[in-house]
Amino acid sequence: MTEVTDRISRRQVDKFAERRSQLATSALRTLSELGYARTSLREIAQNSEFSHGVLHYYFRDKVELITHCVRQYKAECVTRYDEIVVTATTAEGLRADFAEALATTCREDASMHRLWYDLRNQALFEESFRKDVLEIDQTLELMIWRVVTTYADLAGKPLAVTPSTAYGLLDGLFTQALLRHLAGVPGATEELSAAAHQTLPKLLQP
Amino acid sequence: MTEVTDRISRRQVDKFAERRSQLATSALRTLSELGYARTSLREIAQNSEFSHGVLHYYFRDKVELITHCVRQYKAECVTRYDEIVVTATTAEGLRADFAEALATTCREDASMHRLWYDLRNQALFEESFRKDVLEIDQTLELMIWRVVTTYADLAGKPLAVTPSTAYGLLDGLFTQALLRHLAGVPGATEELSAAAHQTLPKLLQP
DNA sequence: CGGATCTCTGGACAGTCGTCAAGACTTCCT
DNA sequence: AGGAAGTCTTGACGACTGTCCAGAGATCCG
Repeated sequence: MTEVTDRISRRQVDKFAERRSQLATSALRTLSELGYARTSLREIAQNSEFSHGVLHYYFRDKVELITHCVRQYKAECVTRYDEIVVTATTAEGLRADFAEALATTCREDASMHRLWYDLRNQALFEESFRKDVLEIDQTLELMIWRVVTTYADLAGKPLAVTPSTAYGLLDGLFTQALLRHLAGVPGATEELSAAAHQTLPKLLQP
Repeated sequence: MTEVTDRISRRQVDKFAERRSQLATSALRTLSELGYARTSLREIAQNSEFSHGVLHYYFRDKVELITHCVRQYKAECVTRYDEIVVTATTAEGLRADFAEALATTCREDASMHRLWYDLRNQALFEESFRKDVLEIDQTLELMIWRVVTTYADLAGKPLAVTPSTAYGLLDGLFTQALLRHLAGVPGATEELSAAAHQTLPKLLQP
């Protein structure tokens, strides 16, 4: 008896979660295209296969929807450069691969990243976003830290910066390149690659 | 005849420009408090001593108002660290002063800076903001470059990074510290000071 | 003073927004 | 089959948005 209802309710819960995720994906697509300020629930619904009312069936309000989107987005980011870390055999190889991967991400995932920066900025104003944003930021910092520590190990030199400094520095390069790339400045992503390539060794002790 | 009308019209033009500036100041205060997404013209007017209709007497539309605000904001930024550059006599002194000034700015001008990052982010989505944002960004890059080149001169070593890399790196540290500071993370600005202090020498050739 | 020009107010407008609820449709179990 | 539960659509609501405009008030001139 309880087994059956459990199975049912679990299936329903799964379906519920699945649809939430599906709607969040539509929302992320819309948000990355329009930005937080110009994205409405009706617009999100129009970019999905449902009507606008359904959003309030799966999400309490707009904040919960956006929050769910942010959490879902996070899952994509975490492992972005892990393969590079795992397959790296030399410091020089890792350095080149990472620099190139940054540039590629900036080129091909520009819309998603401008959304991340947009939401991170909303957290500067709206308190309700801060917890999730800081959590993602921490995850990204750890992701960069995995790259940097592996690089240091392979180079056989100790690191000269803290995790947050390493992340802040590289994130600054990325932000700048993203702006220029989206503004149509030629060579923006190549310069990002070069700058990252140039910066990595500076994080090590001389 | 023409002299008189010229004088009059010039005075009117000055008065016109003065009121524009006054309204832009109110707008900047409101924007820095609420962020771009939540700032309306009525809210701006309410934070000034005029009614909402007057905004369309002095500005064609919302975009022109915001653009004017951004330009006006720029004037404040340009010379922010110039005094430090001028009065510096040793590399170590400049390094300490600049690191401390960054932290102070982050602490005391947090609202204005989150607005800058907000508007810079809007430029990632809205093409009409890009020209002004890129122009300001260039100005900030030059400001940082003045600091960094002076530091290199005083240290007697050549620089190892491009202007845009130097700006990107330091701006990244600042952005990160701003988020943590506004989120109430204790010691965020102190860590910014330490990180900048630690980073400056890495911009020089070994 | 009186008329012209500049400045400002306050209301109206057409849209859009987030939210909600009534009801139709679907799915599932007994 | 039939009812219960879950899912989705549609239309409505009040509030808010940017924009415009008629007209009041202020200022300046001859």
